[in-house]
Formats: sequence, structure tokens, C-alpha cells
Amino acid sequence: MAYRAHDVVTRALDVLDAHGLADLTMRRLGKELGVQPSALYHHFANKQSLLAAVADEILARGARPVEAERWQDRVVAICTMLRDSLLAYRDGAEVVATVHAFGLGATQPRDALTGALSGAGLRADDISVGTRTLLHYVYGHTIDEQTHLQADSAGALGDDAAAGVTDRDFANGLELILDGIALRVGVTQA
Amino acid sequence: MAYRAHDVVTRALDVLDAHGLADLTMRRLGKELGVQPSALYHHFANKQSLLAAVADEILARGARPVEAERWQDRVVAICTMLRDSLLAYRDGAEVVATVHAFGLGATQPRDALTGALSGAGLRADDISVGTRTLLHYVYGHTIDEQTHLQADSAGALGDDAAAGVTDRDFANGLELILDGIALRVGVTQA
DNA sequence: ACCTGAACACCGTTCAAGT
DNA sequence: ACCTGAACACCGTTCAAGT
Repeated sequence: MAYRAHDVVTRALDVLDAHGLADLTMRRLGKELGVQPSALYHHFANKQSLLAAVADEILARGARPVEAERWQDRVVAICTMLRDSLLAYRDGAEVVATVHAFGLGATQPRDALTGALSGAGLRADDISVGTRTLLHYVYGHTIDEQTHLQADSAGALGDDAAAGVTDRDFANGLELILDGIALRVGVTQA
Repeated sequence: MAYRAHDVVTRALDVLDAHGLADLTMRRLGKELGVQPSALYHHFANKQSLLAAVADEILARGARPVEAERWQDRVVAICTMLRDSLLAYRDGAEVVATVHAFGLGATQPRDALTGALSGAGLRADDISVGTRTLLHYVYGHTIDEQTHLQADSAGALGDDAAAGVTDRDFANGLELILDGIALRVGVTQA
């Protein structure tokens, strides 16, 4: 039944956010649902495809309308929304990046970026290079952020100078890539 | 004894390259060395620090002198060398990226890139943003490549159109980021 | 259709004890 | 200094059997 599978995903997200990816095991999730671990294999072929459903749910919950007109603003809006979506759940960036790398889902951000860059007047291969570069940036940067956030909330003496990466850093790196893309359109950002 | 620890790393690299990261377990490695798994804990505090040593060995084996003069050429040389180093061992990109993310080692590429960008006349925070952006790009791109290579050598009907990412794609994305950095120096590449 | 119970073939890590 | 043996507390997955 479709709604039962979705219940499993909802509970998986609870476990993920409360205890982290390392504790999101089939056995743990079964216990949390009051069910034998083997029962989960009725709804999902294996752990990987459960994680794919979890990743897509993280993205769906973080989805917002992108209102901007200029392609640069659309790209920034999409990347910011993606980062916010990932930061909303513990280990969210790692889950979604892994699922995307294995090609089992999480295609929505790629499609959105490709769509935005298609409105920029780029050659087809620049669209694909730009999309991949942006995705690698957002995933890599956000995994870094989330790793440091957890390290801080654990050991945490709070060396506030070496505090790692900030919102500003994210925006700066994004701008840098955007400038590289804009150069290929023959347009410089104001 | 220092040389015994290095023997463990050497054998770990053999197992990694022959069977992949999933099969690089403490138990498997012990068996391969003719030793109980618990014996490994005399040389390494835990699996993570063993993996850190493996990552550093992958980077050390792939290290080449960087001869270029212009900072752009130095960055390209470093990133290309890094990618080549990672591709030389099965799951090399994932191992090194993970170790780097956890901050347990693999600092050499970051230092090299920071050094190259320091010769470009950038503001301090542009050096750090540029370094991080380049690293995320190389790790992300190379993990993608390696994942697709393995998928191809497994299932592999050889849909040569959908064959994924190439050497050229790597160079193009790198150039794009480099252009974004160059804009911050007030220098456009010829 | 959905779940149980039991099993299979594994993990990382610890620790007293041996040499 | 280096290693063994045994244990602890886990994994993902399969599959006959139940309802």
C-alpha cells in the first residue's frame, strides 16, 4: 500500500534528524515502527532505495517556488533553496548527495538548474558543465558545513575564529561560479 | 614500530584497489595480513585513522612536481594531479574526500591550492573561497567519474552516448571556476 | 497484502591474557 | 612491543511460514 511506504519514510526522517545517518539502520527503524526489520523489505527492495525515498522527501519538504526572472537570480534561488533543504535535517546533505551520486533519485535539483541555465543562452555543453559544477559546489559546501556544525555541537570549546564556513562563504563561492558561467554568455553581472 | 604501520597501509591499498571500499574492513585486512583483527588496533586507534593514513598514501603516491609559473597553470596542474591521484585507486576519490571532510588528514591538496592562489594577488577571503570551491569541484567531479566507471564495468551494456563524464568535462568545469577567480584579480585569461 | 521468526554471513571495538 | 582469543553489541538481507 502506497501510504504505508510513506509512513516508513516519515519515521526514517524522524530517526535521521534525531540520531543521524549512522543510527538510521533497518533494525532501528523496524524497532521504531514496532515491526520486524524484515517487514521493511515489503515496502523497499533494500536500504539504498529507502534512502532514495528519504532524500526525495527532504527535497520535497524544502521545495519553494522560484520567482526570480533573471537566470542568475534563479540559479542563486535554486542553490539557496537546495542548501536550506539539506540543512533542515541532520546529515541531510550527505544523504541527498549520496543518493544523487548513485543515480537513484534526487534529480530535481539537477533538472531545476539545467532549466535555469537554459534560459541564459549557453551552448548545450556549457549548460551541463555549469549544472554539474553548481551541484558539486552546493553538496560539497553543505556537507562541510553540516560536518563542522556537528563537530561544534559535540566537542565544542567554541574557538569562534576557526569556526568554519558561513552563509557569506556560501554566497561568495556561488557568485564566483556564476561569474564563470556568465563569462560564457558574454554577459557580466552588474 | 613505524614500518609495521606502513605495511598495514600498503596492504590496505591492495585490498581497496582489488575489492573496493566496502570490502576494506578491519576483519578482512587482518585476514589478508595473517593477523587477528584486534592486532590492527595496536597500529591505529580505529578504522577512521587507518583510512586517513590510506588517503595520505594515495596522495603521496600520486604527487608530482608542479612546474608552472602562472598561478592559473599551477592551479590546473594541482587539480589535474589530484584527480589523477584519486583515479589511480578504486574508490580513491571517496576515501580521500571522506577523510578530508572529517578533518583527519588529506590537507596537502588544500595547502597546495592555497599556495597557488596566494601568488595571484587575491584578497584573503577570496583565496579561501577559491580553494574550497576548487576542492569541492575536484572531489565531487571525480567521485562522479569513479562511480560511473564502476557502474559501467559492472552492468555495462555500453550506452556510449550516455557514457557520463569525460576528461574534457573536467577541464571545462575547472576553467569555468578559474575564470570566476580571475575576475576577482582583475585579470582575464587570454 | 503484510508481517513474523529464525537464520546467514557479516561488522567495529574492547580487553584480559599470552610471548 | 606485538599479538591472540573470546566476547559485546551490532549490521543488511533472505525466506519459509503465518494471518
